[in-house]
Amino acid sequence: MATIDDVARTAGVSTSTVSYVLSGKRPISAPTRLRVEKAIRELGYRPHAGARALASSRTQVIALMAPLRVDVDVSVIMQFVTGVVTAARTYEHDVLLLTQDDAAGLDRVASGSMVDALVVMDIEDDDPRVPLLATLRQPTVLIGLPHEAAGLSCVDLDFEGAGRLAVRHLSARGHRAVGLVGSPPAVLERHTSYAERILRGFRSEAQALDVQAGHVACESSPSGARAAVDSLLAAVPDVTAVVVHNEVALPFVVSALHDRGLRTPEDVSVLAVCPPEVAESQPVPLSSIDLPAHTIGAVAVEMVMARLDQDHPAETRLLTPRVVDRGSVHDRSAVPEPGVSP
Amino acid sequence: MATIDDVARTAGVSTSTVSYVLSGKRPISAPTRLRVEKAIRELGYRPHAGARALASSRTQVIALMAPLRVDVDVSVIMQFVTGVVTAARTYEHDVLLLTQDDAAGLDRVASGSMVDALVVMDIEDDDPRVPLLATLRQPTVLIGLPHEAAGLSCVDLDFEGAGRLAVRHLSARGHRAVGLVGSPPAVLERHTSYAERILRGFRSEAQALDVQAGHVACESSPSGARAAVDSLLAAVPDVTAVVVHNEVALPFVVSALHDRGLRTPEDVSVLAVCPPEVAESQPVPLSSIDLPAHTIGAVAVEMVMARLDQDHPAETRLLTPRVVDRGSVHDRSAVPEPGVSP
DNA sequence: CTGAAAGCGCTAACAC
DNA sequence: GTGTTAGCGCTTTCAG
Repeated sequence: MATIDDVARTAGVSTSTVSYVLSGKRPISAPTRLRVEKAIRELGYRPHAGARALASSRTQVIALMAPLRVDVDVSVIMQFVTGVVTAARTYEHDVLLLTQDDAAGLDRVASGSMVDALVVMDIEDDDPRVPLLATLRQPTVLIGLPHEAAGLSCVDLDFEGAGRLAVRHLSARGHRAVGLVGSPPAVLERHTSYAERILRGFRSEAQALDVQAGHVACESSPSGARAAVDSLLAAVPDVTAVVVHNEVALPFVVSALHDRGLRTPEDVSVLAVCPPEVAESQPVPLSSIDLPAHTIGAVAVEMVMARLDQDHPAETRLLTPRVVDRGSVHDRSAVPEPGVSP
Repeated sequence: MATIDDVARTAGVSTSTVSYVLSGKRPISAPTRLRVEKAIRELGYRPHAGARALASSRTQVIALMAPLRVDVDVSVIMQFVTGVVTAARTYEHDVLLLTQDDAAGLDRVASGSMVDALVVMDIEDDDPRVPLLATLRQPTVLIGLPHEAAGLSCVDLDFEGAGRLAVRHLSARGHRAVGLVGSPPAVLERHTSYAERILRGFRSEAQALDVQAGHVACESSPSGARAAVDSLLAAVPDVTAVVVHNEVALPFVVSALHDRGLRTPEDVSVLAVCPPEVAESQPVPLSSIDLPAHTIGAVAVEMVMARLDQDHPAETRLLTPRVVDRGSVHDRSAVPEPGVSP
């Protein structure tokens, strides 16, 4: 492998000159720049990442911890991941992927100076990784919202707002009894923040608008979906709309409703909370509150880069939810009294 | 951050001694080892990855290129990815994730000495990345089977064997007319090797066993699945079993069959080719030829590490396919003549 | 069993 | 606008 000295020699300049044409950190005359670039091309020169990291304290790598928990839809995780990777490349960074959910991995890559910054997914309300992250010298952004962010940046969809928006959207279309089919019990038990936040928003807005609201957890499986539907129908017999925040169970919830003789959207409306791709690719496309996973990943990178390059202060960014109509929410407001469907 | 010299100083030894207790590359007396370890603990010392890479030419990182192509089921990709990441940790390595499918990314991380080795997924028959990879000084293993491996290691499920096994399995159970619902046209068009290999095995075994065989490509969508089922039924009206090698379309193929009045498995048997998790989590579990994606990822890492540590020669490993019965293949061999179902 | 010291390849003062 | 050079923090001969 050619080194920077080889390049300098064949270009007839000093090593620093080569370094500076590479970094652009000082002006170089056109002729020398050209000679250097030619030498680089001829020798197929690539700076040695380790040497560069050692000298500059910059690795051009960020860590991404993407725990592949059961019950969390992998396609959603993948969206976050690609969002992060794509955005990172934009900032000349690569991504080191950690899939095991432990503080040790974060500590290893950060303390060992393998990365310039960290992005951590699937944050729980009281997440054991947060205190560690707060001690690192590299900036971190959390995807999710812990109870105590300890000075770290956070980014996520505003799930509480999404819960409210869902109820408001349905209420405005004449629905007076709505259900939320949510995350699996395991997700709730570990107090993953989004599950609790959407529920809070859902309930508070239902109360405010005097809408009857039921919530059921839902295992991410066909049988789990059937059970959830049954228990929701038992709890809220008059339910006319159901919000589903569970990508894996989503298709099964819809088919479970059908199996019980409830058509979508004539008998019961369905509003999903999921990435647009998921809502579109259902057997019948579903209206949804989009979870812009790819975007969130990209924003996480932007935030972390802003902290690195301009030591921008920490902040929390909650993306505003919006409803995308794909026809699975029925407008009942034309029907004055809940009556017999045609 | 504490450096190795800090550790040496507080332990009262030389830097090389610290280095050697860390690497274990030469014997250290118990007392000094203990003193050094204590110092390391007290200072919270972590070797600087860049410095180590510079001095040792080892980064303890491997690159994984996992192109997230449309039409390829993300959950399967994720299985490969976690297989690779988990196995890599076993060898004290981390994983740098590349998601964009280009030779440039591979060249960047390899020529820049960011990684010790590379694992490349989703190899096409005539893959443009292969010639580049062959020139790198880092060992590479391909997940998939290109036409010309150029001296690189390869690992994959034996898809040709899987195609044969599928036909043999169905034939042994009395099926004389079988279909293969395969990858999307786009996958076939880019000559992704597994799609062609399974088809070759499927056809050759059908011919050998005198079984009528039809093949249709299948877009990864509900409508694509319906279209594929229709065209298969048109081509092979008497079909009694269908092999599905398309994780995304799988549930829709099954429901399309049902919509056409064909029950599983009484009227038409279904044999999937997919990871066990996918086959199990269908609305009704499906018998399958397991695609051990996690294992393949892990084997890829083992192979690449063997080349690194023991410069083991390149080789190609094809994992033997096997059928896992989950009840979706009907045994017709008891029925002497194809007759009316009860 | 342990130490001294020469790099590894690059960046960034500091000179001119 | 360009060159010289002192590190960055580690590994690994070479000595003892």
